[in-house]
Amino acid sequence: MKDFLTEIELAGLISRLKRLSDELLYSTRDYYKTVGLDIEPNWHLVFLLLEKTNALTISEISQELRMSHPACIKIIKKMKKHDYLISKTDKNDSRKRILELSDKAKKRLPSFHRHWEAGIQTTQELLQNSPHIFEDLKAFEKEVSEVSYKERTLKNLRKE
Amino acid sequence: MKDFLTEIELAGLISRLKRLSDELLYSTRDYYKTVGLDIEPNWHLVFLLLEKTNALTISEISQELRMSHPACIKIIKKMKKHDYLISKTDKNDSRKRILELSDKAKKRLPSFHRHWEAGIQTTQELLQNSPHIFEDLKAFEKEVSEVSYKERTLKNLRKE
DNA sequence: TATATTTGTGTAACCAGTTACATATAAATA
DNA sequence: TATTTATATGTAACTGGTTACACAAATATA
Repeated sequence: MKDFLTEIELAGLISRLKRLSDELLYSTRDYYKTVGLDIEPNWHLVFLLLEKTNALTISEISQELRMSHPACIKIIKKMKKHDYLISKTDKNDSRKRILELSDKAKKRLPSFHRHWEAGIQTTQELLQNSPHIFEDLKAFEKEVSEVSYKERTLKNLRKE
Repeated sequence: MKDFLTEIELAGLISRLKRLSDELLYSTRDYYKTVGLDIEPNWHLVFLLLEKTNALTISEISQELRMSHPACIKIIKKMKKHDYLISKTDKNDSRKRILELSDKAKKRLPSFHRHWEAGIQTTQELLQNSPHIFEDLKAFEKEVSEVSYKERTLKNLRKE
């Protein structure tokens, strides 16, 4: 099957990464809708994080997930609106909002986990013929974190 | 360096893919801004496609890039606003908009190509320790295209 | 103690994609 | 030929991320 992004090789790789990750995101959302879960894909990690650590501030979540704090605020706002999170103000530092799982969240998490387990199996299936993806992705992430795409490209431009 | 998404292994892989592709996207935008190019990352593929084929309709672009047509319409609208594209209505089929590169685009493309070449070198650098990424990504894409994430996960849920 | 700096949260405006719906034209069919 | 179906484009409303800016509270420093 012809695919322009694959044809152009190196020039298309980053776009293919985006296309694939988008497709997986929308398919996950579709899945939740079909099985009747009123949660969104990007809530998953916040649930897992709070299950592990009980209480976190917005900044802490932002750091753990390596995501900007406005992105976290948006996610958390929705999760609160759906009564999955409770937020208190820290007694010692009134700037901080301490976030915890609500009773509703705790009650529903076992069900969510069954769906997430099925999703993990799916990921495993999808990667059956991609045996090096974990190492290769890790090396890729490492390179990007050491010197950004922008900095590298500025340097490469000057070399020409 | 600790990373929650890496720690949770299979459960975090898809999110890592998104995080990486987002980071590359924003860094590319930052690059364009820094070097003073008034183009956006997702215009790249449309430029390449039209350089190759001269004239295409919106549906054709949508099919070539495997992207929804509303997404293409948005990109093309902006490119037209910046005078990089000209659109005519097809004489034999008044529904179709035929898109071509403008003179401004043709004049600037050599410059754009120097930046894109530098970007390709960057991609190569970033992948220096990810020797299997092309095959593994291709296999991943193939699996997803054959049976979607959603379908697979529904099946896996029933199995449990 | 008064001032300057850092930190935590929040908002606004933007880019980037999707699905769902609408509409006009072309093509197929009764 | 009249009607149905398919195709091409367009819009609206949504999710999901970013950077840039604002402001209050905490901390460091003069």
